[in-house]
Amino acid sequence: MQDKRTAIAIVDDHTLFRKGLMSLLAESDEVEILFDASNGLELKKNINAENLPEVILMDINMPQMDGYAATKWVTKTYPSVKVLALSMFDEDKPIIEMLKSGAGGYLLKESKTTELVLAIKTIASHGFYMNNLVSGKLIKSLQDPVPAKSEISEISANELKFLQLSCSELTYKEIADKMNLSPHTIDNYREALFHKFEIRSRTGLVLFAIKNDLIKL
Amino acid sequence: MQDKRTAIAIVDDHTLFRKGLMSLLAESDEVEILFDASNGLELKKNINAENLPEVILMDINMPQMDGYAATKWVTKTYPSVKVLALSMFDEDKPIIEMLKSGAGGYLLKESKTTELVLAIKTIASHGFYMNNLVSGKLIKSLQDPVPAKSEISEISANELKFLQLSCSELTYKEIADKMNLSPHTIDNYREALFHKFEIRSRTGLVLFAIKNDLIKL
DNA sequence: AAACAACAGGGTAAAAACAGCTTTTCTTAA
DNA sequence: TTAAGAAAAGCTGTTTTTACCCTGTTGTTT
Repeated sequence: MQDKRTAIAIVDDHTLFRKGLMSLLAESDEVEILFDASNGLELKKNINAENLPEVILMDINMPQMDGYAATKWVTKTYPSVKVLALSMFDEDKPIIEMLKSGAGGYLLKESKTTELVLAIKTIASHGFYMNNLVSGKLIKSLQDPVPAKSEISEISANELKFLQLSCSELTYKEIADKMNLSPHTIDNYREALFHKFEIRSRTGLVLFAIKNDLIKL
Repeated sequence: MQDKRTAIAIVDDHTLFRKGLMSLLAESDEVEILFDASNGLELKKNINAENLPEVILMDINMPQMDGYAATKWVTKTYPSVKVLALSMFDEDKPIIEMLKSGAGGYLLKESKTTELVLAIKTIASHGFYMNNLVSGKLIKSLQDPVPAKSEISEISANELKFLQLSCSELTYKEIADKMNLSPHTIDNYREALFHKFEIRSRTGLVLFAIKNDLIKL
């Protein structure tokens, strides 16, 4: 396992983190950093089929092209490249989403250096890195067979706009004015959303929008 | 300015970031890292009056004792120590809060290494480091003379419970039942909150609770 | 005794929730 | 090209909930 360094790339929008990690890993003789990028788009530009990294350390929240999209793209375009997600969040959603997107492992930024190096080596040789975080969420996602919950994508453009305007102290009548629509049409949107997402009140509408990140506070 | 290295400490709960930053700054001959800590509590343990850092790089979100509390404590206990806030967020609230807590500057984690070193040197010699982020927010906070907004602490225990229950699809009548009170009493709470915080609808109540972190999603 | 806060009541008008039905507009497939 | 169907927009109602007003009781503080 010690015959050569593992070639990696780092994708993270926080320059200080990225450069810090590069400096840290440069000290190790286990890995070799080919390049770094501040988001998925930059990764697409910098990655080179002639000199592919074995493992990419991938952040999730990034401008322009985030970790989910970047992981999907890279695992599809270069199937030999493994992705190790590196994030601050230990919540279910990002972990499961990153694994679904094609990541072979998930590590928290609060991990120790030794664990990071171990994860890189493991993922390079076996294709995945299993830790408590990942195995726990995997089991959970198996037990919880994706509630078949109505998808947010089932919302039309107008319904979305209505939903966003509902998260204010405007009355439905005022919302109708703002959207240049009849109050009755607004009422149709309201009912459609109520049925689709099992909501019974305007308060429920607001809560739904917030939980699904459909509005910004 | 080159007669000696600037002594610093790093406080951040993400080990990989912290260690990475240490490795990065170790390459520079401008700074010397005395110690690091993963949160405010650890900082309190590790800091030593005999060998104080000149500048502390301080994260905001940390377990046990966050950046606000840690900055307040350290600037009060050791007035000679300067704090440079280091965060991912470029929003108003954390910036202004950290400056109020005693930080002499605020830098984003997406900054470049050179800017970090410059900020450390500047804050060590002048006590503060001014960049567009900081100056802009400072001006804004001056123009916006803290809206004299009614304090959240003016909420009674029952009003708070009512407010939290309002963030659901329960009707006021059902909330009254849950709290073993008359619907009229609930109506009094509602009116009191409406007047105190200039709210005109139940939706406003929900939005207020969320913005002020009075409920957990 | 006055002032205050918490609780409780009646009444009213507006807004929200719910139901059922018609018209317009846009696909799409015969 | 048009007939059929679906989706979006619109309308008429009714009931329930919310928002707002003012009054009154009780118990505590000053």
